[in-house]
This record gives sequence, structure tokens and C-alpha cells, in this order.
Amino acid sequence: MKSVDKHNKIIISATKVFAKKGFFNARISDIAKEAKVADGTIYLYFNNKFDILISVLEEEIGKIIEQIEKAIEQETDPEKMLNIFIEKHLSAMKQNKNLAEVIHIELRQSDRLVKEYRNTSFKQYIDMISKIIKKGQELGIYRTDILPDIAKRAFFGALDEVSRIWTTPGNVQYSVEQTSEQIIALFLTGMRTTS
Amino acid sequence: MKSVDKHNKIIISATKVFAKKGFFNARISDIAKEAKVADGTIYLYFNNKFDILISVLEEEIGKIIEQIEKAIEQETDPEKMLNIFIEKHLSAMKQNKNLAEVIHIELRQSDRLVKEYRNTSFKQYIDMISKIIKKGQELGIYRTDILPDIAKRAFFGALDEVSRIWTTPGNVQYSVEQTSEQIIALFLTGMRTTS
Amino acid sequence: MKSVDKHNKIIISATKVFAKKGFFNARISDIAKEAKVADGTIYLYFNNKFDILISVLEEEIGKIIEQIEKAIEQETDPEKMLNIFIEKHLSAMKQNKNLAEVIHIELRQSDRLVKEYRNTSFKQYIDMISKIIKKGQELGIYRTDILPDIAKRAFFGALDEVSRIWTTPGNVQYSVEQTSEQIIALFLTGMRTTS
Amino acid sequence: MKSVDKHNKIIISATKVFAKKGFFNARISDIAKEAKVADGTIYLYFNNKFDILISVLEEEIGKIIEQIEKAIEQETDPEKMLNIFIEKHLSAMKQNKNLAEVIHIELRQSDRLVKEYRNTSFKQYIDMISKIIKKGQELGIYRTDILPDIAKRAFFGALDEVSRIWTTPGNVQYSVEQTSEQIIALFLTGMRTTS
DNA sequence: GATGAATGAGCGTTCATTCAT
DNA sequence: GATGAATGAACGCTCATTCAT
Repeated sequence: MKSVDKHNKIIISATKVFAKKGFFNARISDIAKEAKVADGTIYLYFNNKFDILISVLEEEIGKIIEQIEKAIEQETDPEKMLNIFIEKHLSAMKQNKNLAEVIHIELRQSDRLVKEYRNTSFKQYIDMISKIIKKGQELGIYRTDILPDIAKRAFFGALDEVSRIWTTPGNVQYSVEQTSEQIIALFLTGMRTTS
Repeated sequence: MKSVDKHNKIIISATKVFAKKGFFNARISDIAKEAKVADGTIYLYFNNKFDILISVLEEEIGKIIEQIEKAIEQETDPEKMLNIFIEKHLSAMKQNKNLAEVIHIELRQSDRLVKEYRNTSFKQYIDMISKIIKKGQELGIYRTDILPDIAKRAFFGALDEVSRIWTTPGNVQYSVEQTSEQIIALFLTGMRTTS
Repeated sequence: MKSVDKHNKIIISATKVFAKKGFFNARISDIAKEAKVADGTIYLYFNNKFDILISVLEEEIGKIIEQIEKAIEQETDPEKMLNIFIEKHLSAMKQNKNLAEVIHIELRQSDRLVKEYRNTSFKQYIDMISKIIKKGQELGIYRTDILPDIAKRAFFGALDEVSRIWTTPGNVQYSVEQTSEQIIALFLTGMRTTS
Repeated sequence: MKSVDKHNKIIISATKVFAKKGFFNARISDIAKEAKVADGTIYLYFNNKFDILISVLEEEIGKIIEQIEKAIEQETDPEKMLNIFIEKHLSAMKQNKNLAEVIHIELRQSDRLVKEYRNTSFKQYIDMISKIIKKGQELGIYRTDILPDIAKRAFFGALDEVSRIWTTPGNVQYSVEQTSEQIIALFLTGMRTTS
């Protein structure tokens, strides 16, 4: 019986190898070795190399989404929701540096790599942001001249690039709190009506 | 034909091909065909495939830097300098979509692709941002709790991700002005002391 | 289930799969699926993939040989014996098109596939022909300038190629009788002393 | 400039390797080594492994067809035409044993190997036979109860199988003349009206 | 006996790079 | 300088076979 364990082990190993070498320089045999399985075993769990990447993106981003959604669903204050979003995203990135690296680099080309794939979890992820902003606008907290569809991108782009500090070597290592505060200072202040 | 011309023709062609297929799926013969030269000719102007990518990044980003530097050097007001930076970056990205695509995707992995290369033009580019912010802080315009090294990344990340709207198909096509205003609204407001 | 049954089920399935895909493109898992057994089960009954092919050839050709031998053994007239041979061979081929396909194609390469194997049933099969011819020559019915060792091949080659009409699609579908008559007209007439 | 010489050298080498090992057991590297070119060079002249086989069949059978057509075109007597056909085919097979082996074995599966391919030279080849037979029937030389479409197959099958004597080891080695005479004795006699 | 997940050797094909012309 | 035919290392993927359950 194909085990869920092995599927997961391969996902984790692939994330590590993709993070280190990048998708194209990653060899199936690298992943197999890392996962301590035979090359052929990979193909019992995934259709091809692309499929592994997609699965990493979908499953691992999916987990973060789930976490954040759970953390947010109790909240009603958009301000606090965004605070949570920022904090959760940054801690996830700081904790799982392999996944962070993959998101930084491979997420960008995933659409091009697999024609049939329009990254869906990712879309869902950044749409969480625009939804919160819209809510804030309805509640009169956020300026209505902010376009949520642009702001969500600016917001995610900033978060993503900022979190690269932890994966690019030779940088001052700021804490999650410090970094969160910066993003909050910049964005949330910028969005408020009472600014 | 003068060899500078041919060098340039190859750079332009490579940018186009990298934009369309991505670095790894681009073949030297694709670039050669696009540039209307023989495969071997490429190697009279570049050491290897990586070297072409590095050259694209350095030379083309270099041009934008030069433009922005020239436009900014007259200015003394940090606020206006950032306005110019935003506007110039976004128009450059909207104008040269091939380069935009390459920056979005290939810039991220350039460090990993060529070990000896730490993208330098790019570093110079985003350091322009932190320098302006520092200046603003010195002039008392910007809040001193903003960390320029984080803010520069947030700023660039936002700009970059926002400009992807123009290269990912199926999006509402906002104008440069609209987009600029959004970034300004978010960031500049957020940074001001008098907020 | 008795193991003889399973052995047979695998032989039948293999014949079907070999016929459809050819030996090299046939996968063990195809045969297993067709036989509704697990892949590993095949190896309880056969040593390896080649062994399955050899078994198909030996056992299935063996059955035809047996049938023909039984039908002929009562006969004493070589002319009638050959008539029976022709008719039996052609009906067998028309009835079991899978086996026909395998004989047409895989029989030819069987020697090469398995070094230790010189197809023996087949040899026995076509030697039936030369024996009958020799008998006919002894009885003065057939011309003595006919070399039985060449004639047997010509005879079998003709029969085999003619029976491909039924397995190659898009051909006029002649009946066994029509086809038999043609072979008889050509060969038997050609061999007779009183021609 | 891609040379015709190299194309030919590869065809010859491939024929040799296919003859010795069979299509499926032949390695591209075997063919390359035999032709004294690099593996990759093969792909400058052929699309893929199948393409090599098809080319061997088409080009080499094509040559034989040409030879026979040229030898026959002067003739008007169907009897003599068939004599020539038999003699030319058998000498070609005896001379080029590699090609003979490929025809014996790989021709049979060529249709299955390449879906787009219905061997055309071969069709043309055996249709030469039925045309001659029809002519003979029109001239009243051959019996009209012979069906040319069946007879052509019987005729070719006999020729082909008979010529295997020269490629299967351990057989008495008959001469082309002896073998021709046997086929003539069997077939031509069998077809004549004045038999 | 039966299963099917796991193995890993093996190969067709690609493509960056070279170099004789 | 320019060409493009030739090279051959490299890798994704397949599938016959094994063996723990």
C-alpha cells in the first residue's frame, strides 16, 4: 500500500533539494537520495518532476493557508487580521526556510513550467489579503482610494521580499517581530483613513 | 557589422527568449535564431549561457539605474525622489515587458545559477531606496523607527509584484499612474512622521 | 484455484497482450492485469518475460500440432495430408487471431530473444511438411526434383503470409476455403509429377 | 553541411546492428559506435530510433525495387518477369544478409512500431507480383482461378521464408539457383493453364 | 500461494559547447 | 570574424524483477 508517510517524506525532501539547488538543477536522484528511497519509487507517488514541484507548492502553501485561516476566523477586526496574517506568514517563512526559498524562486515560474497549472493555492492565499482590505474599507477603517487588487500584490510582494532576508546569507538577522512591525508601520498606517 | 551591435542584438534576443521560455528552457539555438546569428557566434561575445543572463541583468538593469539616477540627481526632496523612483520603475517595467519578465523570475535565481555572481546592479538598485529613506529620516520627514534595510526590500518587493500585473495574462490592466498612486498612498504615507 | 488454471490464464492473457502490443511493448503488468493476477504472481509460474513468450509459442503451437497430427495420422495419401495441413493451419490462424499475430511477428525473433531456445515445436511443425513431401516422392506422386527442405519453408512461408490477411486490417476478407484452394492450386499442382 | 555520406553510413550501421540484435535490443549507442559517430550525431540525420528503422526499410527495400523494376521493364513475358523477380530477390537477400535479417523480422512489426507508417515500399514491392500475375492471366498463360491478391502473398511469403535459410545458422547452404528453381517449380508450374 | 510496493539498472534523447572550415 | 556540424555528458523515466507481508 502506498504510504502517506512516503509521500510526505518525498515532499519534504524535494522541498529541501529544490530550495538548495532550484528546480532545474535538482535531480530526481537527489530527491530520492534525500528521501532514502529508490529513484523509481518517486514515480509511484508523483507523475513527473513537475508534479513534485506543484505538490510542494500546493500542499505546503495549503498548510500555511489553513493555519492562517484558522487563526483569523475568530477575528473581526481587519487590522488585527492583517497583523495575524503578517506575523503568521513571516514566522512560517522563518521557520521553514526551505519552503521559503521555493516560494521565493520557484513559485514565480510555476505557471510557466506546467501549462495546465495556474497556481491556485497561491491565488487563494493572496486573495485573503484583498478580502480583508475590502472589509476594512466597508468598515470605514481603510481608505477607499486603495485598490484591493493592487494593494494585495504590494502587500504580498513586500512580505515576500522582506522574508528573503532570512534566506539570503550575509544579512543582519532581524526578528519576526521587528520585521512585522516594519510592514505594519508602512502598510497599515498607509491604509488607514485616520492617517 | 560592428561587434557592439551584435553584442546588443544578442542581449535583446536573449531577453526576449528568456522572457518567453525562461532561462532553463531557453536554448542557445533559440537565441541565435532570434538574433539571426549562428550558434557558435554567441560564444564570440559571451562565455556561456549563464554569462548571457548575467549580462542581460547587469546591462539592462544598469540602464534603468542610470535613467533613474539621472532623473533623481537634481532632486533634493526625498518624497519627490521616491515618487520618481516609483514612476520610472513602473514605466520601465510596463514598457519593456521582456525585461520585466526576466527580472520577475530569473533575477531571483541568478545568485544560485552563477556562484561567482552576487547581483550587483540589483544591489545598487535597491540601495538607492534605502539611501533616500535615510535622507528623509535625516531631514525629519520620515519616521526614524523605519528600518531602511527592511523598508527598501518591502518597497522593492511591492513594486516588483505590482508590476507583474502587466505580464501575467488575464488581469485588469491598470495604468502606471494608478499603480504609482497606490504605492505612494501605501508607502509614503506610512513612512511620514506627520502621518 | 488450481495452479494449472492460473498458468493457462496467464498464457492466454499473454498471447492477447503480445498480439496487441508486441513482445517488447508488452509489460508484465499488462499481462497481469489481463489475467487478473498480481504482477508477482506471474513469477510463480514463469521464470521471466521471455519464458512467457516461449511458453506461448511452445504450448499453443503444440496444441495445433497435436490437432493436425491427430487429423493426419489416419490418412495415407500425402495429397490429402497436405490438404488437411493447410486447412487446419489456416482455420487455426483465422480462429485464434491473437496467436496468429504472435506467430507472424514474435516467432521470427524468438531465436534471437532467448539464446538457449531454438524453437522446437516450430521445427517439428514444419518438418511435418517435409515428411509428407518425402512420402509423396517415395510414392511417385511428387516430383523428385523438389527439395523437401526448401519446399517445406516455401510452403510454410506461403501459408503464414497468406494468413496475415486476417490480421492486417483493411483487407478483403477471404474465407478459409478460398485461401486453402489457392495454396493447393499453387503448391500441390506444382509438386505433382503428373502435372 | 549534413553529408549524404554520413546519412548512409548510419543507415548501413543501423542495418547491421538491427540485423544482429533486433530493433529493440539495438542501442542507439551501438549504431553510433558502428558508424563511428557520436550518439548525438544520429539525431542530426534521424528524428528518433523508429525513424532509423523506417529509413532502413524504405531506402534499402527501395533500392531492391528499383533494381528489379529496371531488370523487368524490358520484359514482356510474365513468366520471365517472375523468374527475374525471384532471382533478384533471392540474390539480394543472399548478398545483403543484414538487410535480409531486418526484412525477415523487423518488417513484420514495423506497422505496429510506428503508427503513422504503413510500409509503403513493401506494399509496392509485393504489388509488383500481383501485377505480373494479372498480366499473365490476361495473356492466358496463368489460370484465372488464381486470386492475385492471395497469390502475391503466398509468393512473397515463400520467397522470404526460403531466403531465411541463409541467415539461420546450421542449415545446408543451397545456392540461389537451386532455390530459385524450387520456387519456380512450385509456383510457376502451379499457376500455368497448360499444367 | 498471492500480493504489489519497492527497487535500480538501463536507455533514448537533448543541448551547451567546440572547432574545422 | 562567422559558421553550424559534431560531440558526448547528463538525466528523466520505465519496467522486469524481487521480497516482505
